[in-house]
Amino acid sequence: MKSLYFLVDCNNFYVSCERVFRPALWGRPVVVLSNNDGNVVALSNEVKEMGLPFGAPFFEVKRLIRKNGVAVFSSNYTLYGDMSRRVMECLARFSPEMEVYSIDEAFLSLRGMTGDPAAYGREVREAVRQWTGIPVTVGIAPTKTMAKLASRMGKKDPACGGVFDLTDRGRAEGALESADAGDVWGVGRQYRELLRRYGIRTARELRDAPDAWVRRNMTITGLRTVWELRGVPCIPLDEQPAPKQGIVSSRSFGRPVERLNELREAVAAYTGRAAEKLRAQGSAAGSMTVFISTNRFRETDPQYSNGVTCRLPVPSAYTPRLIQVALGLLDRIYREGYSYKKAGVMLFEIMPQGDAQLDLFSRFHDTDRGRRLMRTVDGLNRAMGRHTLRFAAEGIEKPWQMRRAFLSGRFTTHWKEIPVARA
DNA sequence: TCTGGGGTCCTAGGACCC
DNA sequence: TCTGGGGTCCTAGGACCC
Repeated sequence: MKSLYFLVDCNNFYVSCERVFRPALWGRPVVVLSNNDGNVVALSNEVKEMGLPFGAPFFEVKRLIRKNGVAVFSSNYTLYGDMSRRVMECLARFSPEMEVYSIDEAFLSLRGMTGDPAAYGREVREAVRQWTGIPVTVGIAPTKTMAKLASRMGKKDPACGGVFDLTDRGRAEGALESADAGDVWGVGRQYRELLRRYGIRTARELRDAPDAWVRRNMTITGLRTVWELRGVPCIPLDEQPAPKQGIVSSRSFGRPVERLNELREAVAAYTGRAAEKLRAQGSAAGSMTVFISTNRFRETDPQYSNGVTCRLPVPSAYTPRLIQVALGLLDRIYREGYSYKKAGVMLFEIMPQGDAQLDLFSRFHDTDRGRRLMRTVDGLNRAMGRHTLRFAAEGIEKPWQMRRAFLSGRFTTHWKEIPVARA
């Protein structure tokens, strides 16, 4: 059966999520900021046209933004996560084989389909728009890498109506010719420069590069990419992503933190979040790292950053236990006299909860009671909203919490914040 | 004053095993 | 003076993705 992939990519996803609930902003310039209102991480087309770069620190471009009447939002992951779930549910109806690739992208496999792929692509696009309000671009090609390229080209070409089909040989050739090698999925900045030095500038030149050279300079991963550009599928659809091997929870603080007590609250809160992610995939962690750092951008301030790892006596997913260990680690690396800007917790040696090797002499096994307690806590938080139940160690006031000055509502996940329409 | 937060895979080299 | 032939595991570093 001939392979055929759709890559469905939401247009300016975070911006679109905000616009769904503020329809007056369609056609107007909009940006969304990263956590802590740090950088610009999503731009509407109008803003892209102004030449504002992705990732610019907000404080540097604030004036420009204000001058041009750009609407600004803090990132609202509660909203984006839920909107993403709705988009994916809609897409799942169009193919039995789907890979949710990121919060705003999914691959559909339509191998063996009969009929016009582009027409089907338009159906997909229309359904998502109607059911969720989110505009998407559909890239269509025989390999995932080519489908990514197709959707990228589709976004640059308003005339295509959001569906870009590269199944035709001639069109594919033209697309590869016009695309920069750096636009290819799997080619980042370093490889782009390397390719440039060897005179490879376009995606077509990359496709035609000799296998041996690619293998030597870009590893087996690069060779797969090149073959995919030739139309040979090498990157299979990953329908059920493996459980994570590492889980990280870290944040910058809304303001500098100096006191150990406040750091402890933050670390406890991040540990709680990491443990939630751990349990959500049914795992336990065998080791843990805690790290803290000062603000590296304030070069004149005294700098300190440190991290420490320990192995747990027995793998665990029990929040109180993990918090206890994390705070012990924090005490070991904390130094007085610094302004801390960031802290984080990482969990490793992750395994299915039932597989953990027990220790005959340890007092720290996760008991059945403990597991039931965590299930109850997670269940309540799922049903009633995150943070409904939390651990006292996380603190109450949380003065270290991130800045989110332009936060929109939790329109789809919180009863009190459901939008009201007046007719 | 203000600068994000997650992840994955691959390779080379060294330690160690029989 | 002579010094095999496999294999695994771990780590650090480098590349990439959103």
